[in-house]
Amino acid sequence: MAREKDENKRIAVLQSSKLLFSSKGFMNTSIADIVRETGMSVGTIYTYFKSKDEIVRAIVEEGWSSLYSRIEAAMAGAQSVQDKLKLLIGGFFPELLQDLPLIHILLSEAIDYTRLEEKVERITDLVFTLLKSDRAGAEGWPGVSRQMLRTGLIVIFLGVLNAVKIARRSSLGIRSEDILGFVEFMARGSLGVQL
Amino acid sequence: MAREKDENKRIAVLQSSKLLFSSKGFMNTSIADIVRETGMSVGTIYTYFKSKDEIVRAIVEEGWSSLYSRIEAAMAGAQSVQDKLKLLIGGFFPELLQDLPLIHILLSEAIDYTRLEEKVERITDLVFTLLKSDRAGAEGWPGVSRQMLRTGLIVIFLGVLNAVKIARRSSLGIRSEDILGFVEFMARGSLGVQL
Amino acid sequence: MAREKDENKRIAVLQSSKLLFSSKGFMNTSIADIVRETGMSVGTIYTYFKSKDEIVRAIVEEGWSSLYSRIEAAMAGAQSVQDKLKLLIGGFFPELLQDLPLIHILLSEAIDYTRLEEKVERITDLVFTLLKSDRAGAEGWPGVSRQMLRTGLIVIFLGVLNAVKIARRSSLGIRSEDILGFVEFMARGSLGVQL
Amino acid sequence: MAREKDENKRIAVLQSSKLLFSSKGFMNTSIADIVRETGMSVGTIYTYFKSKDEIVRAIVEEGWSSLYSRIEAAMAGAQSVQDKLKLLIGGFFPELLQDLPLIHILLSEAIDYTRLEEKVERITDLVFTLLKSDRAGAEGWPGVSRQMLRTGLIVIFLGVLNAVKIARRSSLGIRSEDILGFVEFMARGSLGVQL
DNA sequence: AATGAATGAGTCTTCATTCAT
DNA sequence: TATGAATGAAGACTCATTCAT
Repeated sequence: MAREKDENKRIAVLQSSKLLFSSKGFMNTSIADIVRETGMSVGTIYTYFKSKDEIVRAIVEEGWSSLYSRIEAAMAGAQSVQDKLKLLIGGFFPELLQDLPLIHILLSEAIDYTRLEEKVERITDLVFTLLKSDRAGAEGWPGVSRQMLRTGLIVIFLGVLNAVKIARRSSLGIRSEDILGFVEFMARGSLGVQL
Repeated sequence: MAREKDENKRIAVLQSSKLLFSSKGFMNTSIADIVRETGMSVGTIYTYFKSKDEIVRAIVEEGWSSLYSRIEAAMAGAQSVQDKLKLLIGGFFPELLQDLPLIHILLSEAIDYTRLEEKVERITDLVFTLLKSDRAGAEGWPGVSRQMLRTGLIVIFLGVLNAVKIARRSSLGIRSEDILGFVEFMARGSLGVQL
Repeated sequence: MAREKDENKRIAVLQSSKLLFSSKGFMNTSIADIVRETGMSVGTIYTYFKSKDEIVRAIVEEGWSSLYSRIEAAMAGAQSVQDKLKLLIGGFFPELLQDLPLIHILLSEAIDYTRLEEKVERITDLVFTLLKSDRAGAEGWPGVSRQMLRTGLIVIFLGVLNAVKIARRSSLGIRSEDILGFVEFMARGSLGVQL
Repeated sequence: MAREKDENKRIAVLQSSKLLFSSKGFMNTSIADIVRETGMSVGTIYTYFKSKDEIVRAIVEEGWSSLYSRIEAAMAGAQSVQDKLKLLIGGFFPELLQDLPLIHILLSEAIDYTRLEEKVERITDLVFTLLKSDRAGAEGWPGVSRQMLRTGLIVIFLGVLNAVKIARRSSLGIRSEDILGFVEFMARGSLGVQL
């Protein structure tokens, strides 16, 4: 009856659903599955969420913004652009990569409720801005237009997510360290950014 | 004799389904949709395909292998490793990127019938092998293990596909040229490969 | 709390289905028929039964065991073997013969869900045992092996069921009294058992 | 094109269908099954039979009447009523029991096309008539009305068929010899007929 | 607020039959 | 006559959502 109790239920639904959606897929997860997993009744689930769609949306939106606001807070304390970039690569990314279920859902077919584009734009914009100010006043990178760089960041970001997603299925061992290592290698070699 | 099985019909089913699957998703496309789109009867669809799954599988497998065998043929005629790499980046990739519906399906939740991992492994293996022989006898790339390189190629490949997939939805203009341009920029800057 | 699962509905489904199955046959009865007959919705039927098979199984199993346990209870109170036999012939049989729909289903093609063999074996075993103890220590019946007697009981039992089943269709009037009368006549004449 | 060739095809369809119907049941056998089994085309099957129903009907009708006319011919040559009865029990019955597939179909759910009642009536009438003339002018059997006797014969006949049908499924060994042996035992003991 | 039975549109698939070749 | 592709009604079952209790 108290608000706290309610909030706990909401979170429980979110957690169970997240796991289910990420492992079986959104469409292959039924409300009945969530009921089974949470131990709640159908009705209860519908008092916390208007629909199944609503649940994915909440998982993604809340998962993402929690991650995002944490990194923003951390970056606010950073002095140099370099430090900020380091925080991103060393903080945000690894944390995101940790959250496999979120990644799965983000890339899933339920993309309509997921608005991946928005997230991609926001995060790559951030990196883009940082990179630009790192080279403020300077020449940028020869042969690379702004648009191309921006696009490149999107490629890398999505590539990382997708590689992590696929890692489990692939027989070739894809490891997070290698993924991040490669990103750093690229950043250094191509953009001259030391992370 | 009776009417012969009509290859054109098979292809029509494949084409309609491809468009439907790629725009609405595999699970959100019903056989009824395909019936409507092709103008055929349910029964006819089932004389050409054993099941709905079978249809995606055919779309992906045939789409991919046609692409792949074309590039193999082209590469067979190439002399140097450099040329082969160029063919890949300048031939296979752009062609693949053209086939948006295929990319959508490849990355979709119907991944079980799609075996994306296999395709990723095969194509990145190819690139990996080429890169290695480009540096045959030499030192490779300092600070980059083989595994990391391999993983990196996967990241790039998947990133490219996903960026293309998202392009339509994103308001920021993602263009194929930029994507490829960036890949080349990376290849040059980080791997020292001129494409 | 929500509405409770309503035993009456379960029974209503069972009753309607029993009639439908027995008159049109199991395979020729569709869930839609049951829906029409019960006035319930498809979904409701499926909240009470997992599948169509489940429905026949329940009809047969519950119908049979109710019959069987009633006769067992009655026979428990009987003193002599003679009395027990009389109860069987005069109690169980007539009651079973009353339940035409059950007989129809029991003999129907849905035999896989029906396990008629089991029922036949059980009931004929019972009779067999009674007959044996009726003649305990004595010579049995000359020229009739145990196996033959057992088989004979099966023949009679199945014959009775089938005759009842066919009665409705046959223009020659087959009446239950005659069927039972004949069985008694046989029992007396061939086995020397007075019923 | 010659008539002979056609008749062979007709028979082939009948034979294959008989086996299929008897083992899988009428409803569970598809025209496609028959096509597979006969090696003919759907169209061809439909030039010999107007419908699936038609096929069962032909199987039953032709199977039965061939059996029946053979026994009639044999009985025509018999002198005494006794001999005729012996021919029935020793000739017709065993032959019928041999034809398991026919029995299965006769008792199957496709009973609508099968007209089992007719066959039952005809054969039991025959036996009834013979029994009557065996006792012509005499007292018949005390305590057994004509109707009851007639009904009894039906019971026995159907019981025999059904027992044979069930034999395969039952774990208790039901053997044809025992079935026939029991019938003779009954005939002797209850009706005083020596077979 | 919590419950879970009720609902019925929608899913994929099968199959007897027809008919163009 | 033979063939088998074409047809589409019908089948069993699922599941997000509602609503009586």
